[in-house]
Amino acid sequence: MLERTHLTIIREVDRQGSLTAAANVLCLTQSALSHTVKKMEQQLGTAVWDREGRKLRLTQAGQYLLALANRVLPQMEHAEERMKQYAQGQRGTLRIGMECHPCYQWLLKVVSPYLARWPDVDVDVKQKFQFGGIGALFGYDIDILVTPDPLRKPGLRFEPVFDYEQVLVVGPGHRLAQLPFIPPEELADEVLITYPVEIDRLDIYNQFLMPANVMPKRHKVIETTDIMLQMVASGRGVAALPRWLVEEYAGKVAISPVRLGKRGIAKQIFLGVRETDAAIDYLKAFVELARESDWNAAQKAG
Amino acid sequence: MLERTHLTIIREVDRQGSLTAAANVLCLTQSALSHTVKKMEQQLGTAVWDREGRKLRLTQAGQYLLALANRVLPQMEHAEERMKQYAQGQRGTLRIGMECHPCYQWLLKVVSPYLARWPDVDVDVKQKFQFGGIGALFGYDIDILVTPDPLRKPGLRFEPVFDYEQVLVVGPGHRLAQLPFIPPEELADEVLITYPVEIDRLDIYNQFLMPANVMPKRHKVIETTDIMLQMVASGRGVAALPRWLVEEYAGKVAISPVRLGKRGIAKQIFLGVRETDAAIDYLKAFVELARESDWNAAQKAG
DNA sequence: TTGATCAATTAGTTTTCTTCATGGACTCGC
DNA sequence: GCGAGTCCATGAAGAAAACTAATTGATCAA
Repeated sequence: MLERTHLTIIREVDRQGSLTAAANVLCLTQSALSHTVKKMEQQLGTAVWDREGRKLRLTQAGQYLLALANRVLPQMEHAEERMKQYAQGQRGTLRIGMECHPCYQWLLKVVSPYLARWPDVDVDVKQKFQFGGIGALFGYDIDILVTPDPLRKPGLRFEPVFDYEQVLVVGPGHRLAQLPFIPPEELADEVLITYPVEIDRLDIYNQFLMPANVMPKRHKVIETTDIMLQMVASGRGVAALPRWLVEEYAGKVAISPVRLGKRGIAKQIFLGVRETDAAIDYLKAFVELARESDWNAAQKAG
Repeated sequence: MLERTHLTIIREVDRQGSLTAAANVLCLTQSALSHTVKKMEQQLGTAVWDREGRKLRLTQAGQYLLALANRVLPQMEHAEERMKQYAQGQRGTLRIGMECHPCYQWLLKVVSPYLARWPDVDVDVKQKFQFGGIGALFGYDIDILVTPDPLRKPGLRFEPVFDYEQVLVVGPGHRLAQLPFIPPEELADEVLITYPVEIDRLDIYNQFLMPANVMPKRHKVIETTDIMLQMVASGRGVAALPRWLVEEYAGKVAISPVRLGKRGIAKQIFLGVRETDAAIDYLKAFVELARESDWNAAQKAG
């Protein structure tokens, strides 16, 4: 039988590079590991490692098992965490996945009232996914996905929770600041600052520049919103961000929003959950809170 | 530590309804199970079952573990299968998932040359998915998905392998049989026969009838292609199927194809694989075989 | 060549698992 | 309401497994 221990060993040997090192990490003697490994390979009928000199290299079978370990062990580890939480009377951990940078700013505002209302639920936010947000949902790495790209697929349920307008942010006294809206061509002479994301996932490209066949003069990439806005404020370039986010920062940094195109770029944030989980109370509560939050309502009114 | 055994036990107790019955299935004594269960609950710190009288009912924690078991154990079992296959020098099993009825007919034609060319690979076809085809791909229940609905998502790769035209099938001497093409309104007086699938996944509805706001006189649902075509041949109704499929049956059953709308309904079949797997030789070979098969080429030429 | 490092092996010990035997608790039918 | 039949829990003892210590042989780098 393929046991959890076996997968743990395979993963740890891969991480550490040697049996001995793995044994130390796993709090076992090298001998114990060697025995277990031998027995495992006997039972499976296949070698898991090729012994080349004293180096170990995974066989094809071993690689398969490593992949299995990397997707199954995290689930078991998370299950153990949950059991501990159950034991303490806690409800669980809400694992939220984020697929868009500005979503993060929005999320912060929803999370704090949620934490207050659900003291026995922890919140964990993840932003990197091997197989994308959808994959993370299907793979039980997260419980809720915050994304601008929903997906009608069996097994998943997406719900819009927040509407906003994507606008151009410009510095003080910028030549575009006074316009009622900006036509795409105007950006041909500008330096565009964006988050480090593939171009075809940036709305300003695929909904604004690309259709008009315009490219900005230069394209800079910056990780954090704060730095990005300071760059904009200091006249180093322009950026595209949600209007509410710009308005929020407008007090602290000298920036102003301008509509992109005559009609503006309308966006929505969606929450996605697994259908199986849709009934879980603390999960449902999060979606509802997100949808009905006062802040959100005020946003729509304003 | 949460072990594989524990998950197996939880799953089996759930299946059998009692510890004793589960013990028999698992080739253990009732006592052994009872001990293991007790220890497990001690280690986890939570009860997994509520004891109501002598009945067991899963606690919330237990339900969580059962869900975990149901998604993790199949993967481990499949891994063991693969190890056996590796041991025998076999390559592996290609698990193909099907999301559309006529895809199945197409698949049959690709599978047989594939089996001949890859004697050390088994093929397994699945058609029911708890979380849809995409979920099955992400969840490692299948390795290849055959579908008319591709999906650009990180972690997955879709490739078109086959173009065809969806046509209306009518019986001999049917009033519509001689038309060069059929306008949607003509179907208002017809009985439409389809596979048992949600309406919004039927092309004839969402690409043909719905846009014209037409509904058929009646809608019958039939599982199998053969029976469906016999119904059509005997004048009980009309159906929408791939042209190549109709032409293939035309020798055996008295039916004929008619174009749907002036331009016809163009369809494609896609193969989807996990990006991680895209390099696996026998998997890649299947995609290539599917794409380049003589039959497919002949189809395009004709 | 030498010292260091790593995996494999043997033998002995410790821990874990399983069974057997038994008792209490619940259910069903009479 | 009483007994037969089930079902789960438990304690003790034996069987099986996993682990350790010590050692060996191989490989690698200086």
